Amino acid sequence: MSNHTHSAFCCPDHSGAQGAASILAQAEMRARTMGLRLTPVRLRTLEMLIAAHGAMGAYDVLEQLSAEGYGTQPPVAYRALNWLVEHGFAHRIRRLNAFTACAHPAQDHAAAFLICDRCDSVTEAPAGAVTAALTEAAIAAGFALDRATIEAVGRCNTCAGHPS
Amino acid sequence: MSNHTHSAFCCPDHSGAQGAASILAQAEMRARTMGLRLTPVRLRTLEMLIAAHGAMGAYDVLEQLSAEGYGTQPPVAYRALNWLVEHGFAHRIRRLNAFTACAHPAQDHAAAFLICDRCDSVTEAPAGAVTAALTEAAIAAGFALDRATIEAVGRCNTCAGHPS
DNA sequence: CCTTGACTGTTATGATATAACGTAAGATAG
DNA sequence: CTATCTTACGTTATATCATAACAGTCAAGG
Ligand SMILES: [Zn+2]
Ligand SMILES: [Zn+2]
Ligand SMILES: [Zn+2]
Ligand SMILES: [Zn+2]
Repeated sequence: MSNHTHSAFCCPDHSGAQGAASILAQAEMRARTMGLRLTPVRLRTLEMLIAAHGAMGAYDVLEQLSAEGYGTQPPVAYRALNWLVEHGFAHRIRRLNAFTACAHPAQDHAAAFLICDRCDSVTEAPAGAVTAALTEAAIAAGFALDRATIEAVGRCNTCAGHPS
Repeated sequence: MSNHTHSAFCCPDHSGAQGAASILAQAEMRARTMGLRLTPVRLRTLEMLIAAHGAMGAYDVLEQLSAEGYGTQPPVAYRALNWLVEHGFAHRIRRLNAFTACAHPAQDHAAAFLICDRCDSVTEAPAGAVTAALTEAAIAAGFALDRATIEAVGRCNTCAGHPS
């Protein structure tokens, strides 16, 4: 999974050391202010996700963690990843069975994900309006919405116009 | 998966023999007019999904198919299910790793799914407005949207107000 | 007839995810 | 400072979900 390489331009969110550092800084700040324990495994996992561009499968994460001396078994990766997702540092991309760093860990936000079907890049887009519309639809159906998964598939800016 | 039983009121879409028969009729009509081959395995699979209320996992489907004398191996179920999804007779619910019959197979439509986190019921809701908002967000990000997965998690009408 | 393509079935394997349990490190209370 | 409680980490083992690859069937069309 996510064994592709794509242009940095695919991922405005994570582009450049500066973007990555900024995301990481926001995340660490948030962990501190909220009293969340961003332990070494969790931190390394988050760093990996940020560096990855696009999404990483749990077993990709595990492989790296294992190579760095952490645990070698799936629960190690899944625990770190699930914790990051639960606390808003990462998102799960269900279509790809993968995970991606949150691009805006400082703020609470509803996110939609734009998944390129050519290069597998994943972009986090603000989804306030989308969520509002979904809430409407839910209310109309007598459904009390708690949270939602919104994943779009199509062509990213970079891949648009290419064949296949 | 989907080894629960829930009230018929959970599923307005599929409720009663009449709703189910109607969905099936619409589907058969559509298959005929579009020249799609709704073969026995596919038909049985669709009937099962319609009867199931909520979503069925591929292996649930396989078990039933197998019991009815069809193939006994996973590809049998996955092929039927994927075909139904590709041709608009069913939808895949990624959050549940499961499949559900389309409630409106007669028309092309963008759908959102309302998944109850208490009873696992799945309701198909019209998602025109949601998709419009998502398209907006995609355009703003320079992304050419092809299709989307929209899944909401919360409490269905029937389960609302219950504890746990 | 005989090819062609769509469909069904099989075996085998790959990929994703969690249950259950023991140990260690941190926080809290006495 | 220690006993205790809790959280986190690591392991083994297993469950669950999904596909690759190939063989047999059958109907349509030359
Ligand atoms: Zn985010
Ligand atoms: Zn792309
Ligand atoms: Zn539908
Ligand atoms: Zn419910």
